[in-house]
Amino acid sequence: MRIVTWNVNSLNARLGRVERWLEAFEPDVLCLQETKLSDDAFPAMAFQSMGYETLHHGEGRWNGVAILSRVGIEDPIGGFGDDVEPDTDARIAWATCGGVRVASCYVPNGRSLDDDHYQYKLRWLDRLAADLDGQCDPGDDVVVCGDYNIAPDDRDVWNPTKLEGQTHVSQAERDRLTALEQWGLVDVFREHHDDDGLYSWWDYRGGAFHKKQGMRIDLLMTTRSVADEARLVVVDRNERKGPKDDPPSDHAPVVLELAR
DNA sequence: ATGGTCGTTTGACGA
Repeated sequence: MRIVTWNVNSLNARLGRVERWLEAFEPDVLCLQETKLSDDAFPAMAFQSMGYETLHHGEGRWNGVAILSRVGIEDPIGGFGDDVEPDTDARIAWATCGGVRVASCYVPNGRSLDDDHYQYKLRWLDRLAADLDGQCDPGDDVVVCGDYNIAPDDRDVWNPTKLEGQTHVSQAERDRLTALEQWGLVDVFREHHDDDGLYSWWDYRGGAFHKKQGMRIDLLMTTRSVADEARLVVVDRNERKGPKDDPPSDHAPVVLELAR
């Protein structure tokens, strides 16, 4: 079973690439972030014809998350599953796919540490932890994946010194990630790779990809039972390449293959 | 060299 997370930075702009990628890699579950579509505009038929059921939660111009599954979609939720007032942004969707409770998350960017958006990011992560605890047990098969906009440690950024005092690497954000780990989630990519320099996102500007200047901010956080079944966890960095007339997302897909 | 590019859009703004 293959479960994948990919921030596509507009599904309209990326649909051809996503379809070709699905053909080539045949994931069972594909979690998308930043579709930038309303639910009406989501191309459900295109994916259905390839054998995928879909769940999309979007608002239009910004954000938007989706789950594509060829192993079923049960108990779908667009947004948080708690009964608190709806989030202002479309940043999370839940579904059970082939017995695994899956969340596709687009964590707020934060912009800068003195920005209100950073406080929203921290609150959002607290709400994610509470929502997870409300729906799931650490003994369940759970994958909370997506664009976390957090680099878990200094191995996950190309220049830790340069990024000091910025969002994505601050202690408060990393503490939120630690809280998820204390609940029972595992950064499954890190269980399989110790090296630094293994990124999932590279800025479009300044040739960052070719200079190997990126961050690992797209994470598959799984419960122990799922992590123990992991055969392979890889970033498909080839997908970050491409010509100007068929441009890549600034994020690459992160693939988890389970022995089931 | 202190910017640099995309995608939303047609003027900035977000990442």
